[in-house]
Amino acid sequence: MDTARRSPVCLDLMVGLPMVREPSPARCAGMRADAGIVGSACGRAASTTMTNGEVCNRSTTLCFFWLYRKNLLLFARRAGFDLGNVGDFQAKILEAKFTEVSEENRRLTEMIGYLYANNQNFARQGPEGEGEQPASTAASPTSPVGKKRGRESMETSDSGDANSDKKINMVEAEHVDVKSPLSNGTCRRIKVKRVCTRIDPSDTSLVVKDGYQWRKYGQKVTRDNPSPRAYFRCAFAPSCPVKKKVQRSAEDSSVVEATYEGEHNHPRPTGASELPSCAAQGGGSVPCSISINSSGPTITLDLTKNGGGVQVVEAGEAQPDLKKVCREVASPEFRAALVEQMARALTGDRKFTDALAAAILRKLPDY
DNA sequence: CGGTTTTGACCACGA
DNA sequence: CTCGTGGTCAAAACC
Repeated sequence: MDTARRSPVCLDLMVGLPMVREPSPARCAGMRADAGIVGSACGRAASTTMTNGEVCNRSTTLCFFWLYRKNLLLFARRAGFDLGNVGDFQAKILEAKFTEVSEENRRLTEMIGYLYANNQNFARQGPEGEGEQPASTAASPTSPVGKKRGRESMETSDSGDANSDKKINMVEAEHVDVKSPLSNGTCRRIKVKRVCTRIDPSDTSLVVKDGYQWRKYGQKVTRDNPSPRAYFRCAFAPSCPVKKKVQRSAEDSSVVEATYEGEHNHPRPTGASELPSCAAQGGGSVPCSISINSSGPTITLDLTKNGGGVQVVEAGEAQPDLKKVCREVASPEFRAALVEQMARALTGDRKFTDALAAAILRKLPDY
């Protein structure tokens, strides 16, 4: 886990921050005495999230789960119910679950570390001062240079071995960040993504189906390619800054290269199903997915995937910041969904409900 | 009639 | 300043 420790990548969503991040020993002991269900989960959660910086996605849910049970048990105990050793039993269940989650977290962290290391290697190979750009301008002596042309050469010059290798597939995609100067002198990162799609050579429409709606606003024949280049803007939202250039490959006329600049500031239009793999991942929001961009690679936790889908893409300016993520996580809707999920899990836990029912029944004769 | 596409003209930029 | 090039605009044509 050395790689992950060096990596700035952190998946800790800080869900339920007060009780998850810093459960003091005294507090843990208090919980154990109170409800008797904490077991070792509390201490292990603290060590995994705090000292190792390990992935904490489902474990946070577990902590919510634990808190919910704890409150129930506390309530029952205060109401005078004798819960016996329910807590110890639940602690064992929780511990087993937590061991499973910890193992999953370890695998995810390894994967993220690997991806981050690859990202760093890729950045190091770029020219000085443009850390995240691939070495493209210098590698293409015949390509034009300059601001616009420099960007253009970056987009097209990598049609070498790796590219041709990719072109065996129907779709290829790559992500490149381009720094574009702003009026105030600062640089802003624009996400540039290129997707190659193999189409029918007789099809001259230059249409690349990617799930979004585009409006063509220009066409130009460029110097280094006899095929015309078509310029598109996103037509779904007038304020959407995304542009797309589509041009047939100079080497293979059956391949069209679509270059996307910027990120969509709106959800993907509904009914968009024919998406060429990651071409559609740009900025479209996926329900129940969270993107974190804190000066490092963007981590997407797809909560719709069982087991927590984790995806790393490069940092983009349009990604929501950590505060926004925390706000989303702290929102009543998110918490309500969590509580509902936990309640469902609780009611589905036969042993727990049986023990609780037994405790309640034991108390009934008193009334 | 409104939205989209086409296409020539124009602009910005670097050499 | 001129030239070449890529990118964009906008009127006309089209659907």
